[in-house]
Amino acid sequence: MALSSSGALKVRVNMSAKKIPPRRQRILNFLQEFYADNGIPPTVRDIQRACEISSTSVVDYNLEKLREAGYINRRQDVARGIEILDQDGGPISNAPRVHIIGTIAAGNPIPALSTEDSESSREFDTVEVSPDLQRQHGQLFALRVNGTSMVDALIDDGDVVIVKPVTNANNGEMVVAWLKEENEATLKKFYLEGSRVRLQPANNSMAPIFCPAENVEVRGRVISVVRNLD
Amino acid sequence: MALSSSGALKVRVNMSAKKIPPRRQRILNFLQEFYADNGIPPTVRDIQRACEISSTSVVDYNLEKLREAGYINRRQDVARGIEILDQDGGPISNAPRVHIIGTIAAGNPIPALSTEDSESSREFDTVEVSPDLQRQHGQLFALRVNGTSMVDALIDDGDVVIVKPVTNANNGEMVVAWLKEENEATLKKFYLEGSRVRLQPANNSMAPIFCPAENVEVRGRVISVVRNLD
DNA sequence: CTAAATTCAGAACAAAAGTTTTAAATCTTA
DNA sequence: TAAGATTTAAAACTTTTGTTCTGAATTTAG
Repeated sequence: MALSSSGALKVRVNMSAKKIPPRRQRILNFLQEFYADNGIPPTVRDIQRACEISSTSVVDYNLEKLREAGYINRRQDVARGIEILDQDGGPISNAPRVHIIGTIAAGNPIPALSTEDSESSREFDTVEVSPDLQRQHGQLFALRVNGTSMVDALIDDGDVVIVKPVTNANNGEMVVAWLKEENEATLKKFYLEGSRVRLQPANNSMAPIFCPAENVEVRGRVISVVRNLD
Repeated sequence: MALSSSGALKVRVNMSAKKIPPRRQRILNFLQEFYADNGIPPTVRDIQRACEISSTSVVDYNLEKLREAGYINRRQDVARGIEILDQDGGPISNAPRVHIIGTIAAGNPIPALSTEDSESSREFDTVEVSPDLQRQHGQLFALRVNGTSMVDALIDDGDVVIVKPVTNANNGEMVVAWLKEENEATLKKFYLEGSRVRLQPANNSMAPIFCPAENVEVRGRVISVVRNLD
């Protein structure tokens, strides 16, 4: 059986914590980052180094405060025993997350993707994706589909599409296309035919859109679609 | 912004390893299980205990062999430094996985879900899901959609649906329904109306199916749909 | 069957990492 | 400002945990 790859996962809503001291916040951020990067939690001394703290006891103190506040668990006498919790108190996964940089809807512009992907992480909702996905495609972003204008691509209101940011597409690939003239974003299968572009709905029974190549701007290739019916 | 939950992830194909000694295989299985359960890799002594091995040196020896064979990485002098690799050499995530117990297609029976979900894990392809998803819904299973018979539910050929095994549904929920008379499985929105059931395609522009309640067997509720376009 | 390779055992060692203690510095607040 | 709470510091201690060493048992190959 062939090995297809990747979809996406739990949508996490950004909820910047209230009134947590800056050093403690830095520790918490480091915990998340370190775990996502390495698949294991950091040691007290890892934290000490990374957060430039003078003593392990200070780290211990702040970890204890974080535990009391429900941000983490600590397994007694266990190396790398910190368990990072999400807002519901559940353990966190180390699967990578991509930012949901906005919504895509007929008639609305597509949000620009900021090239600065560094530490400005905590401003977006995110979607969990497979490690392989990110390994294969590198940086990704996601868009939440607003409205039913994409039903011809079998994409419903509320679906989240995971997109690789590219400006060129191969024929047959599903792309995020920007129609300059119409001022409209759409998700369609892309076919370059001479000097014109055919944008074919995934549902082949529906009619394609034809337009001159100059009028089409490819913003990304759709890697995966996720629908939650909860 | 509302918090929707969960989708699914990378499809992993079952590939039972070839010719790896039983004890070593047991260690490897334990590594995966322990990491999935605890979010941290086990220590050498955890392995020793769980696999009933007499000495830590034996564990060390076998871990070294597993490393040579490319199953794991070992971070030197790092507590819990074992990194479990997948078949492509990438690090593995600790997100839970649900079994893809078969395919769903018009005219085909739905595979029965075995109640023995214990250690017979390595017989199915799996899909990564969010920890929250499993926390919220408990045991889940997945079906791969075969054919385009579900396009009216905006579900394409090859999509994977993640399903909670239930026998009763509330109105409006998307269910895996088994039509006894027609001998057919389908994914539709469920509405009980008196003694009959209305099965409504997700795409509301399409006509519903009506049938007597006795003819409809609810097999599960669809939690999430994942499409990979790779 | 014998020799070589592989695997297993037991023990001890050394480094990593969690924890504790005491005290100073800083921030709050009445 | 002064008392109290919070936070930071330094150092030492203990346990956990990775690693190594030597030799025995077992399996494999010729």
